Amino acid sequence: MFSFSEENYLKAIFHLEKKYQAGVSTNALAEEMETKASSVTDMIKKLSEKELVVYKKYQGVKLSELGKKTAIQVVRKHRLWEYFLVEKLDFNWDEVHDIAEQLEHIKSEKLTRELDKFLGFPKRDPHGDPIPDAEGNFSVANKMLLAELDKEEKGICVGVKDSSSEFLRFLDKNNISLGKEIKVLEKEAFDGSMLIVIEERELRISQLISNNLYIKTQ
Amino acid sequence: MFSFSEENYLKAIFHLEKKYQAGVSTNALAEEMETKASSVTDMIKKLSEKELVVYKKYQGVKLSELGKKTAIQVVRKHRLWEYFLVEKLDFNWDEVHDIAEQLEHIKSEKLTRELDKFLGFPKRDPHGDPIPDAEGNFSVANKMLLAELDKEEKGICVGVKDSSSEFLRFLDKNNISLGKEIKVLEKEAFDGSMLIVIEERELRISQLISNNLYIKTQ
DNA sequence: AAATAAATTTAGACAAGACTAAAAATATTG
DNA sequence: CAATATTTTTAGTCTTGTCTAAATTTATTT
Repeated sequence: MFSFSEENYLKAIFHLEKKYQAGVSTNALAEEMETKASSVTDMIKKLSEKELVVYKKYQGVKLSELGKKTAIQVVRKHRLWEYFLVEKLDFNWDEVHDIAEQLEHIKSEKLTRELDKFLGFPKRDPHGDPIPDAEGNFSVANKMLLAELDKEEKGICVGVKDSSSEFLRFLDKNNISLGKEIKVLEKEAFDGSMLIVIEERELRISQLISNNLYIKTQ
Repeated sequence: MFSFSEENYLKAIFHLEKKYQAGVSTNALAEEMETKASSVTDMIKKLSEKELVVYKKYQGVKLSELGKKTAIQVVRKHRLWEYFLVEKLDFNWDEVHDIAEQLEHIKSEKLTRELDKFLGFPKRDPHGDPIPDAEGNFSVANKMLLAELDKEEKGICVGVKDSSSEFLRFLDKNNISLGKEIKVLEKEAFDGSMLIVIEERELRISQLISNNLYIKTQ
């Protein structure tokens, strides 16, 4: 079994890998964990010795298969508990994160399975994030608005919110269609516009557009 | 807020105080916590500095008001979670202890209150032990058979299981009646008989007797 | 009441996980 | 491509909670 701290690092790396496929940097991890880079280096070494991550000095870190499996179980528990708190205990969806941060470390496979069953095997947590099953499989995609993506994140175009012919015509004209991968290069805080890359072409789109385009991640 | 370890020590002292009203010895605590006496001394000093316990060297330890309040909240959470696991997640009553040992340390007053409400404010956990309310009050007594008491424990006589006139006549003859305090001095493993003290008189009773006399503790 | 036994505390060490300050490696820039 | 800046790692320290071994205090015997 792994410590709370180890599990938190694995979870953080899991989330950051979406943004940094090439490897998660020490500094990025330090910021995510709200700790110092030297502490991160220390912990990465320990995780590396336990074969939870693949690590080469100065080259960033990636999860091993075991590390990924472990991280997904923590994410699963976190999201199941959030669902429990909102659906059964009448919490608001914005109050549950800190409590789920504690509950996600409870060690009992049977508890997780029984909780999942009790909740009716929910597919998404109260924030809309997908809940993996006991085998670690995400049965639903992490569908979200393009506007919600951060810089450097990417996803596959899966639908539109505004289905007016004007909007669809705009998409057509710019060669944006279902199934294509979109990566966010820059986000302009001032007006919410973003610079994206689709099929190797760069394109700047307004917030009105990104707010009406569904993409899936993971 | 207190650490898991601190909370576990407080809980152990709380339980041992029933047996050792004069003060819980270092060795008794070490045995209960499955650790070494020197570790116990170290921790007691820390708890004493935080005014959770009253401690004089070589004299054993007692909970302060704050310590008792904290210990009762941990016991409350432990028993509520046990109830949840058995009643909602279909665990057997003998499987829940280890998981409740983890869940009892989750820090959120609101969670505890909402869980209590969700469960319908249960008064006893699956083992029959009373669950204190949010203010730390035990609304039901810890009723049990005299035979279940350990050496040095005591309780108040509150009822009989066998209500035959033969049994009642026996009790009458030995001056055992409702409301009187009974303390166990010795228990004989061989035949289950015990030496008790009631109104300053010592009395040896067979297991047949102790198995039919209800007492309450706390 | 002195001698022995048992319980308790002290002293010093260790592992986990974090920190600061300094050194080393990598990136960036003129 | 050398100089500077940034990132990352190392070295040494600290806290929490634990341990062993030794010293001290209290309890029990003869």
